[in-house]
Amino acid sequence: MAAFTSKDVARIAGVSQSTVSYVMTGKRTISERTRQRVLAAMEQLTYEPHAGARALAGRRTQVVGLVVPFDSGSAATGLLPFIETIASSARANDHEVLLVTVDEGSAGLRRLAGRALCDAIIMMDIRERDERVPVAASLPIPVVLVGVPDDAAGLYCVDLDFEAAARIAVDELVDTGHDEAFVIGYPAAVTDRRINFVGRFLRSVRRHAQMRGLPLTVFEPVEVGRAGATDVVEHILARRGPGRTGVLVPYSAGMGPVLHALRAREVVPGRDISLIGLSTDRQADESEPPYTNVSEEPRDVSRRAMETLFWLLDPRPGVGHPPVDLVAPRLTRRGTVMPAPASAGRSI
Amino acid sequence: MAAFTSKDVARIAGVSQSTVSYVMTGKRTISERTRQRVLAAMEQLTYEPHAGARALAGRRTQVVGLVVPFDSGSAATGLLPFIETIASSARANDHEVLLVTVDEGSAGLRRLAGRALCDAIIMMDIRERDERVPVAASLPIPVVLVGVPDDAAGLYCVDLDFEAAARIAVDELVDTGHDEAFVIGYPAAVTDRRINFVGRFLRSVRRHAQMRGLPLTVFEPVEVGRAGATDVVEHILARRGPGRTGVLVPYSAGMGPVLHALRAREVVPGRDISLIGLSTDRQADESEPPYTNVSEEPRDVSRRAMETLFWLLDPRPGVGHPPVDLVAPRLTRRGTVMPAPASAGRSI
DNA sequence: CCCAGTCGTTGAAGCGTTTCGACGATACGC
DNA sequence: GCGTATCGTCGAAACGCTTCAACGACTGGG
Repeated sequence: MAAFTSKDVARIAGVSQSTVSYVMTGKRTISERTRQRVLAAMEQLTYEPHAGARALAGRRTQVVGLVVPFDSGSAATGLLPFIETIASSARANDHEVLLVTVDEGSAGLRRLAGRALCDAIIMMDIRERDERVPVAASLPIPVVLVGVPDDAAGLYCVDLDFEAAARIAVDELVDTGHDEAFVIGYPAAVTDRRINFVGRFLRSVRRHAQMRGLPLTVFEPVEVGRAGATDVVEHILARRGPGRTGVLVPYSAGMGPVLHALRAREVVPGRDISLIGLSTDRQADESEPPYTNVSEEPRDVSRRAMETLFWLLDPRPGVGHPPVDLVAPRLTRRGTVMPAPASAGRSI
Repeated sequence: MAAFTSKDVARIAGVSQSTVSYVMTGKRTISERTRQRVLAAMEQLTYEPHAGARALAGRRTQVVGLVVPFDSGSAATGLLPFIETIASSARANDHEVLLVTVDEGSAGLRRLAGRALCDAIIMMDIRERDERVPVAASLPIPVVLVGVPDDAAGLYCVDLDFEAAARIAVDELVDTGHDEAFVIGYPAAVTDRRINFVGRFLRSVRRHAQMRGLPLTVFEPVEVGRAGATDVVEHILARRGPGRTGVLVPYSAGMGPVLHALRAREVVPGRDISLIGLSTDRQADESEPPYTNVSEEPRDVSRRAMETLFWLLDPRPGVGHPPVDLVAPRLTRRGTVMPAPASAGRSI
């Protein structure tokens, strides 16, 4: 257990240290015979190369930096699938994951790059105008954004296609013959920070509702939790017209309180009112009752982000990557949207 | 941005490289005048020391390895507070956090230590008999366990005091005059893996209920989710006696479905039946309705684990640490336990 | 049969820190 | 005024790896 070096391996295998190195990296051809001898020696000593020495000599750390938001109670719930997918993708590519929190801001980025702690960075929780983005763009290592800022400064971005999500939700309501829709806006904690997707979703939902002739009201900001949800639900019930009303809840944390407020007033989703959430399928499915949702796809988004990242680290000629890579959401019906009245078919 | 070295700093400050190093580490006295010159030079170049070189020469990586469970859908929800607290504690002590997933098993541990990727390890998701524990104990770097295995092999452990949690819950039921209690056991996914705290909680709850003369039934394993919760709630309602019945739900994911199943049967917690959960205060508070809980304390547990870890890295003579450090849970009443009948005072 | 080209391997020079031993200078006790 | 500490600084030797230039041993073309 006394920490062997590649020199020890070399001695045991009866080769030079450089040969050991070439066996490990595969950067030069080595005869099969020698290779096996070296591998056997490594096995015998349970040799592990010293990461620091490697980083120093080879200018590769085999580490990816991951910048995650913690403070924001809002997005926090959905964070784990991202982290998990990124971690496993990193391991699959023989890389480690170094965790940095968003609240370190640009300083964290500079540290990661300056100290040569990692070869590339995945950054989450992007704001519309994010001071970190220009800093990230100026770093000597690749940075991939999970989110789309107003100005990406040439960086690659991956995210859910929130504009498509908005369209899909509006289409579903229009196609099932709804007369008006309400959107439960994001909590102040989120809108204040101008998280990038908020604007994308809300703008798109407004534009598309107008295009399809669906009267739309957006409540914003709305505090999650009992009181806020109750307030907004009461408002909606009071102000809605006599026709068919749809409600969009564009973040998972909001759905529970809304469902509860409706239940307390004996308004049944799917019968008296329609409800579409924006959340992972799992959350929609495990809710009581399950709700019709447009899917967030944290795993797909992270997977693609990592693909882009590894491609940047080792660009292969054939494949190219789009600078902004958007993952398409899907609608899954779980019965909280009132079906189209028998008389009217699908519109248009 | 062209990556400066300590040699550059030395040149600009007009001192030797070793002096720069001593300024950074403080391992030797340096005159204030020189110190300032060096700091100014570092500032001017926005110098950052190369982590790999540092690790190589100094045998300190300034990184802590964090082994977290992801696969287990069960514990996963409560994971973020742990990670968050550990990350911020690491930063406060000028360390980075390297993420490794539990499913890498012992291999992950060996890699962390063998490659000198970190100076110490925090390991979560400990099983009663955990193959990783002896491996961890044999590593040349300190390992702190979050959880208490049957045999800790001399390693330091930090965790919630689940035995106390069980006692507190039982006491509350007995003191409010309950005649019997049911425990919703853990899902098979958890019990199968023999997560360390399951046994500790269940054994303690049985022992203490017996000691205080409270008839107790444990359902186990119980699948979380609608069907499982509905089944078990029906069983309880069918089998309970005519007296006052209490139900213990020892993990947060189970509470939602149980509450729903009760609501569907118009059984009101705190009036018709009593309910105590084991969860963070936040979860108990944000539930609908909020429920009386015995608190899990992920932040306290992580904080203490990190204190122990840094103490192991840099033992100071005065302070000592207990090998098994248990955080005391607290009971918070939120109205889901029926109050003691007016006639009977607190028992005993 | 000779020369150019490959293939497999080596020795040595870094990579950017830390740290050890040494050394001049200043302070102190007597 | 002399030896002895203490203080502040320096030069050089690690630390364990990668990589470059070089070299002998083959191979094949002419």
